[in-house]
Amino acid sequence: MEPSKQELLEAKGWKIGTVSDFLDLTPEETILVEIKLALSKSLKERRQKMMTQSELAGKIGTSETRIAKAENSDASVSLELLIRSILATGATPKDIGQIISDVG
Amino acid sequence: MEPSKQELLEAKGWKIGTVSDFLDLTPEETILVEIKLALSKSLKERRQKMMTQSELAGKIGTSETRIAKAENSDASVSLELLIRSILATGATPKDIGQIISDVG
DNA sequence: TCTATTTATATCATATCTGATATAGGAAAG
DNA sequence: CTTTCCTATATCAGATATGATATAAATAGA
Repeated sequence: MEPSKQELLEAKGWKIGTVSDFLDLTPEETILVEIKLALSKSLKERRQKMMTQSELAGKIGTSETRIAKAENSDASVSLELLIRSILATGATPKDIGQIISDVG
Repeated sequence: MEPSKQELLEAKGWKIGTVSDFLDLTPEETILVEIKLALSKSLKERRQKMMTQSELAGKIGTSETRIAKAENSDASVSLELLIRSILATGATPKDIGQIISDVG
C-alpha cells in the first residue's frame, strides 16, 4: 500500500464506507483497511475492560505510545502489532478470526 | 517478536507443536507464529488453484520472489504481505477469518 | 481548584520489511 | 539434451515500522 493511501487510517472518526469513495483504493486495499480498523476498534474495547494501555504495552514489550497509536488506527501501526496487542488481551485465534470475518 | 525467534519460521518442514518446545516462545508468540504458518499454507493452496506466483505478484505490485517467500513462511514476510497476497487470490474477510479461527 | 493517572501526539535513531535483481533448481515438453 | 516455465534462495538499497523519549491533553478524584 502506498503511503498516501495509508493516510485514510488517520481519518479516525470517519464513517467506514466513505473512505474508499474518497481515496482510490482497490477492493482489496479497502478490505485490508477495514480489517485494520476493525482490529483497532476491537483492541480498544477489549483492553479497556481489563487494563491500561501501559499495562498492555508491558505485556508485549512495547510502549504505551504504540498502544495508543494502535487503538487510534495510526498509519504507522502494522497488522503484526495489532494482532500481537489483541493476543495480549487474551484473545484466541477464534476471537481474531471472528473480528476479521465480521468485516464483510 | 525478536529476530532470533523469527528463525522458527524458517523451519519450514517442521511439525507444528514442536516449535514452541524448541524455542522459548510465550503462548501469544506461539499463536502468532501458527497464524502466520496457517496463512502461508492457505495462500499456497489457494494460489496454486488459479495462477502462478508471478501472476499473483503482479496483482499486488510485488515480485514473484516475495510470493515464494510468503508461501514458504520466510521470516522476512510480514503479516501484512500475507494478508494482501491472500486477498489477491479473491479471499474474503470471512475466508481469512476462518483460516485464523482454525488455528486454535 | 490541585494532583495523579491515563491517554494522545510528535520526533527520531534503529530495526525490520520491502521491491528489485541475480541466479539456480526443478519439472514438463519437444 | 535443450528450452521453457515455474519456483526457490541470496543480497541489497531504500522504505516503512519500531521502541524510546518528550510533552501535552484529557480524565478522575480529593
